[in-house]
Amino acid sequence: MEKQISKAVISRLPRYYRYLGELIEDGVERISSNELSQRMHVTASQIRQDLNNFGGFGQQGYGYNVRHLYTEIAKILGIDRQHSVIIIGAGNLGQAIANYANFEKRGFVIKGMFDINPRLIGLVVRGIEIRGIEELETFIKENNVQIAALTIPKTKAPEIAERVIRAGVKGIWNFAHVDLAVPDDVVVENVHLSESLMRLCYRVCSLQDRESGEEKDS
Amino acid sequence: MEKQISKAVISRLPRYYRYLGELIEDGVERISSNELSQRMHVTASQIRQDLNNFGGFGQQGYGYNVRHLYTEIAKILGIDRQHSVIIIGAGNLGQAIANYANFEKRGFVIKGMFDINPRLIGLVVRGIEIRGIEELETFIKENNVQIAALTIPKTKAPEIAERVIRAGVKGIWNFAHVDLAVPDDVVVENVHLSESLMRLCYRVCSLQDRESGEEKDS
DNA sequence: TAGATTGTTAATCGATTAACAATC
DNA sequence: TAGATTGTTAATCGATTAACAATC
Repeated sequence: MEKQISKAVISRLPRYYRYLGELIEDGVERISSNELSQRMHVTASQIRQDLNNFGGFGQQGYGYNVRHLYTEIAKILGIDRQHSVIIIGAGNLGQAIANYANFEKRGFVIKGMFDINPRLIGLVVRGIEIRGIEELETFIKENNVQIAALTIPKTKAPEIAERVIRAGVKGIWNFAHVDLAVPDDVVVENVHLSESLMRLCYRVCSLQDRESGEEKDS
Repeated sequence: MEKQISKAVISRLPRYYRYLGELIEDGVERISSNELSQRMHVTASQIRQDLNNFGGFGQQGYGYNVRHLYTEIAKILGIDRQHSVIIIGAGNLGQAIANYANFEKRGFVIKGMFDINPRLIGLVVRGIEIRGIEELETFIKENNVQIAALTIPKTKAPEIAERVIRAGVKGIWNFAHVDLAVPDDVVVENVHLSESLMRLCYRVCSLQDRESGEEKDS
């Protein structure tokens, strides 16, 4: 009966991981929550609270060993293991993901790409062949694929999601602008770019409104 | 002295907007917070609270007029106006964004693309010419560019961010895996894909751990 | 008018921050 | 040992949910 870790904590872990990776590159061996908090612009309290959800990685009077904390967070996130990934939709976005080398470093192995466009099928991107969508189920089973990135139009996404789930995929990285309904033993992580751009737009606009408002006031 | 709208509320608005757009397509004229809450899997209370941050868009006993609410949210988000956007980095990710037609529908006009790769310069993507990075400042000023998408490596991002900000850009859509430091009158919206994938990984892994744990228990 | 549903206040819940005893 | 810094409890803050009077 482990206590449930809050979503807010999880979403901060990759950022800690990134900063720790940079510290390792800089040759830093140990760091206190206070020093890290200043670099990351968060409170030291939050860092300690977050990390203590998973156990005591630090040492009183010393701080945290950077390299140790780095590997521990990797374990927590599950990126110490290998994960088989496929990309469905071999357009620009799919190819952008395929080309992103760092994913492999984090244990994500892109096993295959799929598309319905006959002109793309057979092409090889970064050593990965683009296959026809009809091979999907067989490929997932044969390669024990756990994660599928969906870089396809929203009209196609629900049907494809159902197919990959039935074939055994447990995680869907969804770039389509639609909310997918999935069973309890499957997770969806959405990347809704248009929503992200709208949020940016709101903040840009409210900033400008505020400034022009202040001018009027003075 | 307007009350500050919380970030959580803002981040939900684009999703409301998406659902309302779909309701319009389906020809739905009015909707109650209760009905919408069921479709969106949120509480009706939250919908009403969120919307009331911006004013009373509904009517007791009736609900909300879908089309009216849709246009009101567009106004709040600022997507009723036009915004000039440039994309810096014309690789797959930059091209994926340039090719995404829906952005234009929301008032985002992609004015230009930039890259340092001489083989890309001069190419035309979706009617947009790829220019050399040396034209950046002049182009931003001449076209009154407000938003810049950074689809470039993290090593280049801070320097480019500084340049676009100095030239007058007010919003940065940052796809580089680095945190940008910007002045108070500039906003950054981060899209850190690798962090998103790690979050997915965590959830896939913890799901599997839980299941194998349960097996042991029984 | 009666029924429906909002707008809004109050209650609850969860997340963040502060504080400090424990301990390296 | 003294100083530093964690791990953890308590206090605060903010966000979500529940409830209901107002009103269409």
